[in-house]
Amino acid sequence: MGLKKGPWATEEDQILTSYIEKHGHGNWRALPKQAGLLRCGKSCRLRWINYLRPDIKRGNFTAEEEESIIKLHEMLGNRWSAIAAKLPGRTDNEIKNVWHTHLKKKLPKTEHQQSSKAKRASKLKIKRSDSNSSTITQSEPATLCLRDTETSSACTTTTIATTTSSDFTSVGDESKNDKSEDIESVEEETLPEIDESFWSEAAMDGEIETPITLPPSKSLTISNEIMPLQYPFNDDETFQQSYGSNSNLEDGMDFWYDIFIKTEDPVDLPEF
DNA sequence: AACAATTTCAACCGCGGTATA
DNA sequence: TTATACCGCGGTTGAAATTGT
Repeated sequence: MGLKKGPWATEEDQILTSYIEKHGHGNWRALPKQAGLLRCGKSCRLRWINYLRPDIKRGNFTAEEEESIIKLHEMLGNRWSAIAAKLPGRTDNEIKNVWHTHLKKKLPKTEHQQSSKAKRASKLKIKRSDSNSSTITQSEPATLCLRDTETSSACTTTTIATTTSSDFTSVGDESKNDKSEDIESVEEETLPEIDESFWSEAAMDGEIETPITLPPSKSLTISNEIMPLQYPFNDDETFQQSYGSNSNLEDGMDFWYDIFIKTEDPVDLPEF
């Protein structure tokens, strides 16, 4: 109520800077009142972080910085704060703007689309065709269907023909180390080289399924503990199960996996 | 020179996660 | 255990600047 919005005046900048230099910014919400600013704490924080703090680097991005952003975006997706952490003096907001206004245009279309692979790969689904089993043994052929959970469009499909473990291991909320290995195996080893057709509209609409094969050394387990998360089931003809997991990988990278398994042969599901 | 269209980027908004009572 | 406050992040907005006609 009665708080100022919009661009900051030089006078406001001076008040904020001098207050933080003297007292720090322990509590952003209380800061504007104590400093005598008619701004909300959120606005003060943003102004300080994105413009006023002394370690901000000014000026255009260098070619090296731009190259770093492109590479980091390829790895991390739109995780601007994580990208900014690798570029001293640059803010997430600034990097986000540079990406949308300059860098995105520089990339060839296919490269740009593939740069969102990290985002797509972070959301997978396993679909299974029957409704009676939670344990899929190595003898049972199953299909791993990777889907973009935001658009519900199929990305790719893999037939799980061989595995060395008796169960498939999925991504549960427990056992982060095991989970990380599985996630990495899916991302780095099971995703095939992607050609143009992968990103075609037909593929996105689920009309094209690209078979890929899991390495024999990798396994997938469906944990009973996360079964309750699978309700409610979808109403469509194919029985679907969704497995969610938030996993901390290296450097605090977070991934969500929603996985569907579609089996070719009926398998037993436990009671929920 | 005047106007329209486009681009840029600082700031806002809403959401989710975490801390604290 | 629950409610509330706060913080930080990513998406979006819109005014200002730039470019095109």
